[in-house]
Parts: sequence; structure tokens; C-alpha cells
Amino acid sequence: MKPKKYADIIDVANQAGVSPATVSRCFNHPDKVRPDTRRRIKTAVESTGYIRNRAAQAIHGRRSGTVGLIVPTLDNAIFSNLIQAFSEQLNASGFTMLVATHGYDLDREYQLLRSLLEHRVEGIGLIGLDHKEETYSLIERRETPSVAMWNYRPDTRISCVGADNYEAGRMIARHILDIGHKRVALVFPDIEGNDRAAYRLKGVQDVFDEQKIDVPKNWHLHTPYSIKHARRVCTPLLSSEDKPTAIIAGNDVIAQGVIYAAQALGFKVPNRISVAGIGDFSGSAHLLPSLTTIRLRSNKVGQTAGMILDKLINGDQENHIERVAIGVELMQRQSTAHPFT
Amino acid sequence: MKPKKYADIIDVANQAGVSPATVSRCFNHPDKVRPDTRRRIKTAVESTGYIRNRAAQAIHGRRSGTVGLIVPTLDNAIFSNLIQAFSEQLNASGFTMLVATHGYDLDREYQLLRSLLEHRVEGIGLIGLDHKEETYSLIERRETPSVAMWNYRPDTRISCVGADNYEAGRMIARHILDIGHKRVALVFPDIEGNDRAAYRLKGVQDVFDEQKIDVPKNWHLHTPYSIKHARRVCTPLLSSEDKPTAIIAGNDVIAQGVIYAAQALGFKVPNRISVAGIGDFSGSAHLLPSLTTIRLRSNKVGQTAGMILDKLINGDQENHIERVAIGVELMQRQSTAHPFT
DNA sequence: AATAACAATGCAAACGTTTTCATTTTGTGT
DNA sequence: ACACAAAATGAAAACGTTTGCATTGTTATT
Repeated sequence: MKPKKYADIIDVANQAGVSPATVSRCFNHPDKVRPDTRRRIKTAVESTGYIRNRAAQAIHGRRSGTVGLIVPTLDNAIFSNLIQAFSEQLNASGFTMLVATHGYDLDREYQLLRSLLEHRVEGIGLIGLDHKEETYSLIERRETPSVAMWNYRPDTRISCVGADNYEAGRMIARHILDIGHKRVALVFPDIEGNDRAAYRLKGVQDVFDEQKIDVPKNWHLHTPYSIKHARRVCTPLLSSEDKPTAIIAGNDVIAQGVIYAAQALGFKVPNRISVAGIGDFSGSAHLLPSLTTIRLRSNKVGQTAGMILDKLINGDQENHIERVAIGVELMQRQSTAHPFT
Repeated sequence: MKPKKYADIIDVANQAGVSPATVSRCFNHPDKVRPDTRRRIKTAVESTGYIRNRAAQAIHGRRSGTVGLIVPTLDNAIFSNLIQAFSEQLNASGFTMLVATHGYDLDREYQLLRSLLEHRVEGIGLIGLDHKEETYSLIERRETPSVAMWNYRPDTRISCVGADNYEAGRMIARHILDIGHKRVALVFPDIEGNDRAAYRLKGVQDVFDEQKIDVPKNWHLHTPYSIKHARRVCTPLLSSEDKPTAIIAGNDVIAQGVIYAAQALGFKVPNRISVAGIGDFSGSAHLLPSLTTIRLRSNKVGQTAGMILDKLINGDQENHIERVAIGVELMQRQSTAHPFT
């Protein structure tokens, strides 16, 4: 006699004196079973310690109750707001979130997508719009509801919700030029496989080109996403004779590194040098000096993405694509000012 | 004729001219099928676009290939290192991670645990040791391999790996007293449902008691986890006539807020006031002044937790409990110094 | 009170795999 | 070539649910 490990739906049914079908209905369509019966089943569930098996219901072609999220990394503040908001929104709709990280490796991303599909996620959240052709075509082939977060464009292959990063770049560039700077350096992350950064940079450069402002090659710095690296990479530039009067950073964390580099060398910000970021991370408003940046409202992005995904999954429109642009906004604070002369 | 939506294992089998059983084996025990057959199956998989159904295999009492993680929130830097390391480690062992957040609500945590068990996760990661009795007993009843991260104690009901937060509190308190401070304020998060903070605070207070140092009630501040709130809550204290010479913060983010509060009022750190944190978050070393804190090595915690969970799941020891303490370390930096006299 | 309409329940067939056991194929030693 | 062991494969039963259809129980209508 093999003692079964855990109660299944049949044990519950026996205990309650009904058929398994009724127990199942009691979970999935409670209105279809008599309150009295429902109560008896509830008691049986408790006394047996039954926990339903989602796998068994997922197999039925029915809902798995999961949604997949693929992000480059969980390790930094950029995505945490976003993910939290996304997760909460989907939780509210009854989904559990499967998360996978690829470390900015798009081949890996494709593998993770496959893995999530094996788990029969009902929808997929991605970051950005830069993905392998295989990734896009797999999504299309399986007709998996998907939403790309963080970047908006009007011509995407899948639904997207995000800030217009290009506009964010333009906006911060205009601000810097508006307040009179002509000698500006740029500190950006590597744009390889990172369309968010690429669009921002493009926006900045287009404005500069339009205004005939030239950024010398060696004022064009690259740094990984960290205060430490940003600080290190800026120090030589700021120590040189021929300094810029302003620095635009690809995001707020980098901007923070830049500010520290300047302060460590004894340059007051913004008196001697202006620094601007992009992103308006929590904390940016409370730095000293508070950081001029572009607000991207990542939690709004995450929340909206969650809502859209829910709609795509539960809605009736097949293969519908929805695109939402979340407005960007200049947060003018203390870290930028007219150039020192 | 109903056109089936997606290829299943039978389609693949037909295409390859073998039985479904062989296809299944080809995935799960590749060494048991001839290389030649394997190749034919591979081709068939590709041409049909087959993606295996984990739910169907999970139903077989076999592995679901998922591990659950329950955290208070994804929204802040505290956990991101930890989660990232945990996730990567488990990924390497072939698991996908199901993540759920409860916002420091332990009732919610219990619900999430149930939900994850419905998905038949093979293991569970939790944060901290403060959980409802129901949560513990459900885990024990289902014999689900579990590991609590972030806090170490020698007498836990489930496996744990983490820093000794009590010792961390003692360590930073000793440092502050060692360098000569006698007038110290404490700024901590609410310890309700947050055993990490509770242990740290206990450690600090025990050292103070041993050394007969008294902290007046009103030097005992509470703040949510954010730079903004920390800064705000400290400002009145620092503006008053009767100021402390040092402040110990419950974690580095709060410490950063404290430093900004001081600097905004024109008090140099550490000259006029010393500030210490706990955690050594990425970035803490690069603040100005760099922050004296206790290094907790969260990525080590996450990684170790992942390894332990893998071992608990795949190992042969039933109901084994493993406990690992990750050492803490004083990082003495610029934000603390002898009191100004 | 008889019947129609409807609500509640049960039966049994699916869902897509894995696995045990039996069978067939392949390889080895003579 | 032959016998035999070993390896590869197939057939079919399981896994724990859901659901269409049939059946039974209940209420409303006359």
C-alpha cells in the first residue's frame, strides 16, 4: 500500500462526499455549485490540506496563471521601480510572475523566452525594443501576448509602453544649451544591445547637430552602469586643462558618479560645472546638489505595461498591438546652471 | 477537422518516425537514445516549432523546474543584489524563478506561499526569519525545501543563510564608541515584521547598555526606507541646539539621507557629525564622504542560498536544515571620525 | 398536482507528458 | 553464423485536473 504523499482533488471529493468534478467547479466557477456544497468542500479542503495543482490545470490548455518577465538584470535601481509596479499590477489580476535575467545578452534572452514558453506563461514582458529576430518571430509564431517596456516607438512589432527616450535626450540637451553651455561632454553607457541608451544619445546628438555644437571625440566617454565606474572615467577629463562646462550623463546613476568625481576634485557643482542626468531615480531629488534630470516615471510604465498585458491576455482582440508613450518631463534642479565665466 | 494550434510531442514523434516515448527520452535522458535518432528528432523539433510543455511533465509528479522567491519588495537596492545572485545561481542549476512580493505584509506572504505551491515550485526562498506560524507549518507539512535569506540564527526552523545582523549592529556600535562618541542618535526603519532591522537595533542597544551609554528617547528616530524620508526625519534633530555627535543609521540608504540632511544644514561630515550605516550597498564606498558601514555581502548570501536550495532539492537528505553565517566586516571610511570638541 | 424549465451534480473523456515493462534491434565473442 | 547480453525503442498506463454531456434534483408555472 503506497501512502499517497499529498491530498489530491479526489481525496477532497471523497471527504466531502461529492465528485471531483464538483470540487473542480467549486474552484473555477463557484457560482455553479450550491453554497451548502461549497461549504462542505471548503471544510474538506482544509482538513486534507489540499493545494490545487496548477500544472494539471495548465495542461488542459487552460490558464497557467503565470506571466513571464525577462530583464537584463535585477541588480540595479533602473529597473526595480518598473518591475515592482509591473509585478504588483499583474498580481492584482491574479498572475504570478516568472522572472529571468540575461545580463544584456540577447542570445540568452532568446533562450529564456523559450524556457518561459515551456512553462506556458500567458504573457511576456520584455525590456526595450532591441531583440533578436528569433525572439520576435517566436513571439509572433506562438501569438504570445507581449509588451516591451521602457521605450516607446510608433512602429514596434509588439506592444510597447515607455518613455520616448529620444525625446528625453533632446530635452536634456536643449536645457543644457538653453542655459548657455557650449562646451559639453557626454558620459553614456555602452549602447550595444541597449536601445534605451542609444535613443537618448541620438536625441542629445541631434539637438547638438541642429545647434551646430560640436562634441570632441574625447569628450565622449563610456562607462558601465555604476557610480564607481562613472566617477573613475570622468576624473581624467575633469583634471585636464581643457574642461567642459557641462556634462550630460546617460542616466542618473552615472550623473551621480560624475558629480562625485567633480566634487572630489574640488569643483563645485553647478558653479564650476553643470551635471545633468536622465531618469529621475528615487533619490536623485535628494542628492546634494539635487540633480537636474528627465523624469521617466518608471512605475507608471510598469503599471501600464501590466494593465496592457492583462488586457491582451484576457481581451478578445487577437494580435492587437497597443503602444503607449509615457510623457517625459524636465526636472530642473540644482546641479545645472549658467556656465561659469 | 480541428487544426491543432501548436505541435505536441506526438507531432514531433510522427515527423521523426519514432514513438512519443523516444522523443520524451531524447529530452530527459539523451544518453539513452541513439545519436542518429537524436538528430532526426532534433530536426523534427525544429521543423514543427515544438516547445515542450513543462506543465505536462510537472503533472507527472516530476520536476517543475521552478523555484519560488518571496520578497517584501523589489523596489529597493537592499534586495536587488541578493535576488540577482540568487536568481543567477538557480538559473545555472536549470531553475526558473517565480517571484512574488508582499510589501512587508506577512498575511500576504502566506497567501503567496500557497500560490507558489500551487505552481508546484520545487523550493522556496524567503527573506528573513519573521514569518507567520501558518507559513512555517505549511512549509514543513509539504516538506518543501526552503531557505531564509538575509539573517542568520543558529536555531531556525528552516535553512538560513545570512549575515548575523545582531553582530552587525554590535560592530557598528562598538566602532562609534571606540572612536570616542558618547552622544549618539539612532535612525532605524520600523522593526515591525522586519527582523533584520530588529536584530541590528538590538545589537546596537546591547553594546550601548554594556557601555552604559544612554540614548534619549527623542534621539531614537524612525523612518521608512528612503533617502527622502530619512533626510526629512533627521533635519529637526540636527537643527536643534542639543545635537548628537554621531548617528547610526539602520542601513546605508538611511545613512545617505542623514548625511544629506547634515550637509544641507552646513554641517561637515564627519567633522561636525559622524554618520554610519549598515549594509555597504554598491555606491556607499563612493559617496562623498564615503560611508563607514558594515559590509554584509548580499551577493554572497544570495549565491549561497541558491546553492543550498539546489542541494536541498536535489540532495538525498530529507528535511535537512543547513545554516550558514556570512561574516560581517567593518568598512571604516570617511564618514566617521573622533567627535568634534 | 403535473409538467416544464432550470440548477446542481456526476461520468468519463480528454489534456501532453513520463515511465515501466515488454519487445525489438544492435553489438560481441566464439 | 550463432547465441547471448546489452542497448534502443514502443505500447500503454499513469499523473491530477477540466469540461461536455447526461442525469438527477429543485423550483416555478399552470
